[in-house]
Amino acid sequence: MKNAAASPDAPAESTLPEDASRSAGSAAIGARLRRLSDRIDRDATQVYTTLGIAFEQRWYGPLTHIAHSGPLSVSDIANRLRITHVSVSQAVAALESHGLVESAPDPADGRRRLLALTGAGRALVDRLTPLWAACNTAAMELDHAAGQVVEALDRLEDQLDQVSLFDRIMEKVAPSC
Amino acid sequence: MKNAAASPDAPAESTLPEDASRSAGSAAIGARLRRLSDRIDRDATQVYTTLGIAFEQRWYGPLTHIAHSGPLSVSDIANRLRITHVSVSQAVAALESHGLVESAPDPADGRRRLLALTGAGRALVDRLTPLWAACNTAAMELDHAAGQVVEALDRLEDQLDQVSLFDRIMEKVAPSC
DNA sequence: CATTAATGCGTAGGCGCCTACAAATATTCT
DNA sequence: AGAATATTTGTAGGCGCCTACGCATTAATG
Repeated sequence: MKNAAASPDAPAESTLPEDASRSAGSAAIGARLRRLSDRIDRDATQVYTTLGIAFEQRWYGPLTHIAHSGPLSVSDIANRLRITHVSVSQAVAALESHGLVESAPDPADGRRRLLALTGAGRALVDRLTPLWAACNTAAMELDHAAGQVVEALDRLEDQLDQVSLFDRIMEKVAPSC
Repeated sequence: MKNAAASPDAPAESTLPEDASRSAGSAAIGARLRRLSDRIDRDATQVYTTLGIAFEQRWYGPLTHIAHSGPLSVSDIANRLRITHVSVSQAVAALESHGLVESAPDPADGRRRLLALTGAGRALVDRLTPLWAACNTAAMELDHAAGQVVEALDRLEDQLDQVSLFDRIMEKVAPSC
């Protein structure tokens, strides 16, 4: 799977200021986070395709929230997941077109669309719940084996909430430019 | 910047099996890594736009490698960065169209294109080198403040190289399906 | 050598997320 | 009430990466 993972292919041709794929540079750290997230998303997707289940990774957040927290609007879900309403809107459109979710205008607020599971949606959630549990267990064991990566991500997020990377960089670059 | 970061908006309506934006679930961990990488990429991009420099984040890897390791082919760079040749090809096409890089067919192998900096490319690299240093310093200080996140990512990557997340999940799900 | 395989590269299109913008409905303020 | 403002949702298009595929060139076979 994937392009490399553990290819025995050491660069080491010249004295680069960094190891390219493994360094703490700001460009590199972003790229590493992205690679890792792609890798995880891809493996999760592969689980569904291997089991022959028509399910997309990005449906998980909206679908589980609708399943657990009754009718929700697009922006409700977006706030809970901390992603934009646009992403939710698109995921929900897919869920609706697959007959897993249906919507009705909120009687109390004509702008809102209240989303709820259909019978098929409920059935799919029930069917996938044990699989999701397996995924979560595997992920938590992986996290433990890797030494609490998630906690490290929490700390990183907290740090960035306090002072953004932009501010951190501009502080250092201000004198020279 | 961004959609949320630290919005005072606690879900907590029902007993969800997870905190949605902060959990170790496999779907969630992928999403969190992605959010974080987006956030970092975005801040880095904003640095360039704020300073009025025409530079895109994805150029960094190819450009610095070409700058430091003489003429390289597309796949050389891809191997070093551990991304696909397609990404490199696209980035390099942009670099060429901006006059920062030029290519010549490899005399020893007609399939390969050897990429080198133009004068403008060299000038840009020289101009951006102190900025990149600032970025790297900021990133390393951030990493330190957050308690060695990069080391945690290293460990995560190592664990995944040993046993993929796919295998970890399928192990757990095999009995029930 | 003449095939067959392998390699290097590029194009098309997808993924999950994003910003920018526009339309509809609610709310707030004279 | 009427106008200005805020909120909810959707569409268009971008970002950085990816897979699938086709084409050209080189290397490995019988």
